[in-house]
Amino acid sequence: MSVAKETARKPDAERTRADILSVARQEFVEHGLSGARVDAIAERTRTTKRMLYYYFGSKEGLYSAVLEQAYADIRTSEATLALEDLDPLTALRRLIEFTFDYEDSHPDFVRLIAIENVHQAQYLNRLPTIQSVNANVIAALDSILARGRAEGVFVRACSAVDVHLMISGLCFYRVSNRHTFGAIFGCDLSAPEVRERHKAMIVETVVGWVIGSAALR
Amino acid sequence: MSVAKETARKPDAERTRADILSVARQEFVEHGLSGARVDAIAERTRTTKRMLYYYFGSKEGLYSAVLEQAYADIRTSEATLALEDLDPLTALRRLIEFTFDYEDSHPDFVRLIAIENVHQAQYLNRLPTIQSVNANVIAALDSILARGRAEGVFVRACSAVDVHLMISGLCFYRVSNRHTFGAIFGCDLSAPEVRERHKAMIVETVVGWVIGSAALR
DNA sequence: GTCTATAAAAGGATAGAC
DNA sequence: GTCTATCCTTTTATAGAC
Repeated sequence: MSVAKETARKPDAERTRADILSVARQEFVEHGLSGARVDAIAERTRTTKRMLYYYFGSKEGLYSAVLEQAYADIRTSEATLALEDLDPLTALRRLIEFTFDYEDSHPDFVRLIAIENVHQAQYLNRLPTIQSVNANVIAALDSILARGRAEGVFVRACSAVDVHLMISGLCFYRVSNRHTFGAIFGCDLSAPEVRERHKAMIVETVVGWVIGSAALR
Repeated sequence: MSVAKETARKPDAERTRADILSVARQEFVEHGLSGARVDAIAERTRTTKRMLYYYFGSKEGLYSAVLEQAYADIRTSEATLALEDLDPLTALRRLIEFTFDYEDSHPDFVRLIAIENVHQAQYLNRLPTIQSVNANVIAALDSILARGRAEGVFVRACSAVDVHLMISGLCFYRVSNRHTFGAIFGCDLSAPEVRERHKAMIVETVVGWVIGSAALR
């Protein structure tokens, strides 16, 4: 019986932590760092405010943990891509589609990054592991571009970081700014039919640029 | 003497309002809506906190006024473009360059829009004039696209709103997300040489897509 | 590890004189 | 229209029992 108790209790610490993180993420995403209320977070967890401070030290500590996990999550997803096995053009398309789908289906992630930018990335900059996290994306993209150029499929001379900037910009903006864009132009960027059209549009735009058709120059 | 006093005093109300708005804009941009402090704003104006409430009613009222003026400012700038006098290709290029330059040189505007999106555009939606403001951009772009297609310069079938989305996405993101992007990839998106390269890149990307070279299909 | 109660400070808003 | 002083609520954070 005591064994059952032990095994039942052990993972509780980790589960409590995960529970707090999940609720905190919602609150931060909805109200921003300053707008988020510690009491509101505590109320919606299984535990109390005291525990929240016990685990994370401060509101900022909790926010940083949320931020760190958000990046860990996207890294995990990206790891499932097997781009090396594909020809360059298909690999590029797949990478763009992945970015589009991930940001479209994780608006919370997008909003969190937007919030962190309001704070000039000061919390992200204090996370020690953050640079290595996203090095993989650039390395993968760099490899695709190199192979594509070697095969003569891609003509454009461009850096992986610049291509990534374009992909991110196009995919991120329509999620991050859908509220003001919708308010101003009276359209709903989250509608399914719009999503598919934009997905195709973004893929074609970026691929077209990287290919660098002679007709454009 | 009383006349001098009168004439010196008359514009003060307007100047005080403008002074408060300017300081408030800085504070909101720097700390977000919830993070901004009314006391901090009042301290940096020529006047007092009481006046701030006298003119704008509440913190939210002040924020809304800041938002409204930001859109009024960009509308004023856009009005100086004479796109109708140019051939479609040149007009499109000029519109893209304008958007790029405006957002690059007005990071405060970009951050304010990002903040408003965190709040799901709820304050923007309450501004009655906001829809008409940006109708002009779409109308101008629509005209360019129609003329381009009539002349056979543009082949791509696409809506003005979609093209605007692409332009905005590319121009906005590199300003709004420069902090997290820089933190993750160790680069400075605000550097002058990077700016010029990206400007050319964005123009060519969008123009290339709108032209819709047969080689891509 | 967890709960109740509370300290300590900040911040939005206003009263009331001039 | 403008200033000083201040109210009152909210909010972060912690003390101390169990």
